[in-house]
Amino acid sequence: MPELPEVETTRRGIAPHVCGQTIENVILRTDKLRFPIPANVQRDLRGKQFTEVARRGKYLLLSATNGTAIIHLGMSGKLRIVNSRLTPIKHDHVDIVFANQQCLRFNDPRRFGALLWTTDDPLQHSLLSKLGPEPLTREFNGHYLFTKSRQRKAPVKAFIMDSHVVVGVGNIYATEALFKAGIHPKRAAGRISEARYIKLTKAIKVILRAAIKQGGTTLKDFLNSDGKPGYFKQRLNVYGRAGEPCLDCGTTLKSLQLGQRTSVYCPSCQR
DNA sequence: AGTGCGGCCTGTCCGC
DNA sequence: TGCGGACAGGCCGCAC
Repeated sequence: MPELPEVETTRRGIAPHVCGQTIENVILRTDKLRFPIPANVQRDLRGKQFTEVARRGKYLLLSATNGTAIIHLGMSGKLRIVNSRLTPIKHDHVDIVFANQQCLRFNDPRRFGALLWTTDDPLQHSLLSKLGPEPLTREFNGHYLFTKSRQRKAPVKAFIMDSHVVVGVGNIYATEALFKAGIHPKRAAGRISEARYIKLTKAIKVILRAAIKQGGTTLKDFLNSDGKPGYFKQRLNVYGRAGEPCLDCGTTLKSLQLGQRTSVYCPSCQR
């Protein structure tokens, strides 16, 4: 489940291998991802080079001279650098083949991912233009969340998972950050003090940074073909631990449903 | 405008 | 052992 740290790890992993390589071909084995893959990606990318791999939220932006490929990994998407002659396995939907015979291979079993193509400024694309700030910038701070949340009745967990509020905070990190900040996931966003939002934004940053650092240790895996991600093994305090004791106080962790999301929390530490 | 939910998918796990 | 069903999850798009 790629969250922001995995997307950032992917970005760092693929960038050196795709930038400056001439694109020989684009192979689409299916176009049925979250959105249909536009057919003109093939024609437009052939013969071009990517100059940069950037990230906005969980979107990867692969810029060529004539446009930008926008990739989202969805739930189960993976990008790997493999030799283009390596036989594709199940759910290898797209290859971007380079002249040096390496290729960027997109595998996505659940097909919640996306590959789009725009010739305009990608940040103006309708999927990206209304996104909230990046969580690891100074712009994202307690004051921002406090101001933004006034009058909001939605649970704070839904609020911080809303990409129009802040990008890149998925279920795992929202769950962990709320635990670290001692805030109950169901508390109305508009009824949380600025002091607590300061604590929460700090928790989000600490957790995301730690996860990115962990991802960074296994970038070499991007050249392997065995599909083992290997990163992202940091200790989770609450996520997936419902029914087990809180590591801080020993109280049995509970879980509740918010929207379609499972939230695990400590009923004693989180208020 | 804010809120909440349906739907897209398939692999994994559980119970019968 | 085989099978059905529940579940997981990001996020768009719609309805209220």
